[in-house]
Amino acid sequence: MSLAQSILGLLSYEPMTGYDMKRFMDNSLNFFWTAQASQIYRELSALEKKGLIAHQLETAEGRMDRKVYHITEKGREEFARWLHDFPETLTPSTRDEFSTKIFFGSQLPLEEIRFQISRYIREKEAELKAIDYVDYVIGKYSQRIHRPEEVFFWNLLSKRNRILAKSLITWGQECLTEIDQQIEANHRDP
Amino acid sequence: MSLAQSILGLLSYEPMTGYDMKRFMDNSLNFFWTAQASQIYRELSALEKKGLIAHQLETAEGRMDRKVYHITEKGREEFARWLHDFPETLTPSTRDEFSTKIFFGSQLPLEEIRFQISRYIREKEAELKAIDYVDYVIGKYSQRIHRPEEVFFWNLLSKRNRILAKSLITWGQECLTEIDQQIEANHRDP
DNA sequence: GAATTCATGTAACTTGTTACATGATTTA
DNA sequence: TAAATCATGTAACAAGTTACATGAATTC
Repeated sequence: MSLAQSILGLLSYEPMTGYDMKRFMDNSLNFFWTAQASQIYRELSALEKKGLIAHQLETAEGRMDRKVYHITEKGREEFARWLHDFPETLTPSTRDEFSTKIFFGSQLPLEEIRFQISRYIREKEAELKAIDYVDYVIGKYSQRIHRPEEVFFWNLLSKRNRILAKSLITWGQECLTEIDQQIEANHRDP
Repeated sequence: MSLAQSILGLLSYEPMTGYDMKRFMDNSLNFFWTAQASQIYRELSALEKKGLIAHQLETAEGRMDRKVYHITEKGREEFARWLHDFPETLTPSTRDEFSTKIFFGSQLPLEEIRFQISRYIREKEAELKAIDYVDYVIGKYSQRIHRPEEVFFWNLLSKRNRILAKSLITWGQECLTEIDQQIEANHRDP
């Protein structure tokens, strides 16, 4: 129960459509919250039923109808309540298929693992570039349309994503070194 | 669909009960895969129905009956298939309530966020100690009962957890510094 | 003319969480 | 004697994924 809260949070900035939310999440919130479009629409219906949000139909010539959602007073209260209530354990539970496979790596050829870890490094490098781009967009445009307090926290999270990606690249490189040593050792002593 | 695979993986080491699996996951796999006991038992039934695992009832005087599960040939094949098939995107989707709350931090008092981030740092420090302990256990006992190839990969993941925890501590401390500057600035210029 | 973006959603299914229940043995 | 550990599960619910459907407008 937290996609609901993310939606309320986005609507606390400004009214938007489900589609807008999906895009917003995909290139910012995305780093720590993901949702399928279908899930968003379902949640929007649920939130509207509870009276936490409402929508206005926007019809324009030569365009599809858009349901522009906005947050209600009740919604703001609910969001504030949730926001103030931090969980006891701040580390979320993880489900990481990649790491699980590495965990059972002894049942795979070392070369295969080497290959997957180098893929992992490349993925993290791409992530760094994506973070650069988000920062660029925030710095260039959002400063004008968003309040500096918001930008302050977005930057903190941006730093977090950056440090995590960098650390994982370093880790991956260390893994490659160790794996290469292992492969060499296997060659000498089969 | 991956708790099923983690269970098969654990059973590829040795036969065990659902209870054993829960404990094993809680202090190793736990860092990248979590499961409730109830979920494990449900999955065990499902896997048995599919013929991927089977169990033997172990009755002992003065103890409860244990269902000792073991993997079948079919189960081994299924596990190997899954293990070789890495996902295209290696980064799992995240659901991080803490980060989401920081994202909307502009709607909270800075002092509250400061407090939560220091809690976060303490949590990560505790995590580091937990990793130390796992390493100690692996180094002291598991070398004898587990094959060195397995220990090799467990150590790689241990390094990963360690570097992540350390990075997040560093990040948290940087946040505190910036927040303190912000608080001070607000004092000067209210 | 084909692919992509905008925009909405339903249905079926799979996973994950929470609460509850039971009962023996072992340790503090 | 109370709490913790061992050991198993069921039921109800909440959340997430996948596949499918529709259709207009825009860009290549």
